[in-house]
Amino acid sequence: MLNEPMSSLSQNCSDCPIRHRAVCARCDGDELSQLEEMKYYRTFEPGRTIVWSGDRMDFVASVVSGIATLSQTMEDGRTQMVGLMLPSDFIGRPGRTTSAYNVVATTDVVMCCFRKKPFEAMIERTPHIAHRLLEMTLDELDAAREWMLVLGRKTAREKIASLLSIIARRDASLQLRGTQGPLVFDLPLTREAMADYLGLTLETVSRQMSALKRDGVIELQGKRHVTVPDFNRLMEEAGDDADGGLLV
Amino acid sequence: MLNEPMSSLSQNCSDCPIRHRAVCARCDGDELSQLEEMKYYRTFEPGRTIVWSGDRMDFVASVVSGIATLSQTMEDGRTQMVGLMLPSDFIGRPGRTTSAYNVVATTDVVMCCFRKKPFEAMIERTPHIAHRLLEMTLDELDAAREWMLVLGRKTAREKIASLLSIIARRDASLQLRGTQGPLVFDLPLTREAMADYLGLTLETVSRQMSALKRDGVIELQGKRHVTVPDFNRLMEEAGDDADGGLLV
DNA sequence: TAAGGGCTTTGACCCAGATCAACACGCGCG
DNA sequence: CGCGCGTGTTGATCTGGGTCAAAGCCCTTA
Repeated sequence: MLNEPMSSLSQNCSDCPIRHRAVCARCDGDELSQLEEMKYYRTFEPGRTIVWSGDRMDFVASVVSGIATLSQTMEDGRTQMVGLMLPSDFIGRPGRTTSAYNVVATTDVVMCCFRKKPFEAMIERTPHIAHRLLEMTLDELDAAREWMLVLGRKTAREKIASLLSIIARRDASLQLRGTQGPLVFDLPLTREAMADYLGLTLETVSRQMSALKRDGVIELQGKRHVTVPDFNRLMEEAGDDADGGLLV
Repeated sequence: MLNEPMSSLSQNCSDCPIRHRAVCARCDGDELSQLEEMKYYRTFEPGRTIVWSGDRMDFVASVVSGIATLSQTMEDGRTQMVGLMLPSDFIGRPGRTTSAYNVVATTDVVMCCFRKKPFEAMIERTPHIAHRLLEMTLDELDAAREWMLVLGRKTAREKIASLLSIIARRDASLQLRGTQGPLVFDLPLTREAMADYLGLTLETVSRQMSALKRDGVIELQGKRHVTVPDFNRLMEEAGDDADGGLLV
């Protein structure tokens, strides 16, 4: 089942759905065909670990579809999620041979992997790839720092609202809609994964989800399907002012 | 007092104490003299704000000496420190015109500022600067993610021990010593600044410092001067295994 | 020498969120 | 159909760290 070739994956880079946002955003036809030669696709099922922390990584990769998480674990099992990797996000660090994090698929995930050596060589001779990578890394750094505020200073309710607004905003942008009107999306994370992201226990996550539902901030159909009737209300609950975080 | 020219600052780049670790690490003589033309020095006293979040920034900069902090604040005043900027660290983001953070000097700070426009142009034509910047940004991203674990999952005692071990390790590396023998250093942060970094209150910081002292993990001469008799013990208290974090 | 102002410590009490425990809801499977 | 299991909810209780309050310790200034 794993690594099964898929017809939709045998496409070339120029048809790639994430091409304009990924590390290859500014590559021309010649550069894309160089990339074709070092790339291969891999697919993962929900729950499957893509890389273990400390493992040797002989590739770097872009998420094509689905969601993966980065997490760190202490010896006693406490774990903290440190990144949510969405389509077009880049995984792996040029110049480092082992992974510093566990990378886990939370949904079905398709990754476009590049063999590391040739990819690093290509970075050297193609400045705009290094530029794009810098740009993406700076965005991730900003996201990580914003998350530090969430982890260090927000209440449980604010943390939940922050996570929901991140996911809602992403879905809204994929649907090319504005922030007016109700947003509807499926949570790609279990309560436990949400807890690991937010530095909470899964019980607290569950309680706060119920509280937000009771207070009309969100509606739930089943466990995972969420409706946000008023996005600005959700942002207020998150402790951000209503337009915060949109300066991306 | 501010921006007073200092004799030690009129030196050229090749004498710069942070040159081999900074963004210009791989610049040759010609490139350095290009940088000379777009640079100027600024100095700040402890407590002075270097840039306010949201301010226009027409420069990027390297910390030459001293320590600055990056922090974010919520409307109600809760603040979270998101970065500790040490000598050679880079401040500012190419391609963005306003600062996303408050930057504050916690000690006397000397910064080497580069006018933004020419610096960005130089990045474009000098690939290895973009490379170095990418390398440094990736290091900061790793540090931010490690800090997410501290904020999300560690106890107050572990948080304090984590912060002390970071500062101790940095000082040890500046002193070019190993991890054996007692480490001695001065805390560059007030209890309040430590609290803002750790997502705690200053009272809790104070209590845990006292507890670590009572338990012999650290010794205190005055409020700020710290002796760590056994670095591995401190690392254990931080919840890291004894060699963790040294894979930099 | 005293007075004042940062910074820090310590104590008493409280509460948000953790912990422990029971149960509910689907859903695949024998 | 009933069983088991993964996932999620809810309740009862506990506790680490927050909050509020009072002093202590320097250091500067007069």
